[in-house]
Amino acid sequence: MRSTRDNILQATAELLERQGYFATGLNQIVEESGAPKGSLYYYFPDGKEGLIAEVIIRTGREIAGRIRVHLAEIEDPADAVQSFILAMARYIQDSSCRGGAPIATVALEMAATSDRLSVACQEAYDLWQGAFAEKLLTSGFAPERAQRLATCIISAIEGAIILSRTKRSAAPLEQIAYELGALLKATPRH
Amino acid sequence: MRSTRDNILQATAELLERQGYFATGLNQIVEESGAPKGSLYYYFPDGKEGLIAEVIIRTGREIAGRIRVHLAEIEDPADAVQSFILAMARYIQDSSCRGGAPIATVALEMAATSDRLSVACQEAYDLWQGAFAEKLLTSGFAPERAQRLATCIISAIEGAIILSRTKRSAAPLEQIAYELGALLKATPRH
DNA sequence: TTCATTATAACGACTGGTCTATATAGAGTC
DNA sequence: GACTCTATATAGACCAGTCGTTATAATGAA
Repeated sequence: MRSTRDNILQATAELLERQGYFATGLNQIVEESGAPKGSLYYYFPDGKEGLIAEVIIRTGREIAGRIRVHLAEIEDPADAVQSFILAMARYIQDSSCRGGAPIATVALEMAATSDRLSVACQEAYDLWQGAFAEKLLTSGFAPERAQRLATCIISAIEGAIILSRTKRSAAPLEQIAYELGALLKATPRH
Repeated sequence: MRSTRDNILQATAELLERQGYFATGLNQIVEESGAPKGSLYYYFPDGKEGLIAEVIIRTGREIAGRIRVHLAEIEDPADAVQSFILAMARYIQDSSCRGGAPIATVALEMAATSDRLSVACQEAYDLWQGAFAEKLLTSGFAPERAQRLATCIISAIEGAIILSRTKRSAAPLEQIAYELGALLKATPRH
């Protein structure tokens, strides 16, 4: 049995992924999690911002771990990246093209407004970039190139998720999977 | 002297680019535009959703035009794309890393909720993709490849803008400019 | 008793949206 | 020109409802 606190965190994470910061109300979180409303401010005395900051940080770290695991399973870096993005495409299709960007919406909504959330989103993106860069580094890419490519990969994924959700089709993700694979294969590693 | 209706549209466009759908209130639009509140529902009887749908459509078309103009100025497709993205990076830096994604935020917030806004965002992205694809086509890229690359370019740009706004630095955009240039130069066009 | 947790209700601020009254401007008629 | 008539546009008070937040009371186990 999960604790009340964990129930709140998980319900918030799910709502956040689909709706973003503003569309997700505390009442909805209470309702969805089944947690008593009184508990919300008991466990999260900083209110909505504190709760969501913690969700962002947790989600960011969890996904960074998933990226690392996935990339470690395939040796060739181009194949590994391509495979990860295609897995992502499947996940998005399974969510009826409504999920897949747990950080992006909040980042766009709040990065200029809340320092706390801005920092949380930043940490998430830095962790993801580090995971990709590390894989490229150990595959023989030069350090700056690995960093640049990691930025490019994350950017393309986040952008393609926006397109996929808007068009309600996983095609954009599949297309960038193909092209990023080509980019990693066709260009020299240094 | 701009008309009241145009004042409302422009103020909404500016607010939308920085804040997204939910954070932009009608009262704020009224205040920022200097227009009387009574005029808002006179010109936009469909309310907030209708007003913002029109802003999205207008903005999408205007930017599509800017893409076309910019790409037409440089013959080599890789150089043209790279130059456009670097111009974008400058624009974002000039906005203190707060602007640059007039569609993305709304797309993420509302694509699953409002069909009307979803369609509007879709049209914008399709126009942009068409502008890039056309340039690649006339440069000798095969049709499907041109489409795929156009998706990849737009995805990378939108994603890099998220990163740039979150990190408050234009570096991500500059990095993808470099890598997309490499992708277009290093791979065969068919 | 003690303490962590949950319940309840209310707060003030704000939201998008509606309403009615008023002002303005131009056309047509005398 | 002066007059009405009419559609367009402005003005802002007002509504019901929701938001995040808080204060306080009740509960229950150790």
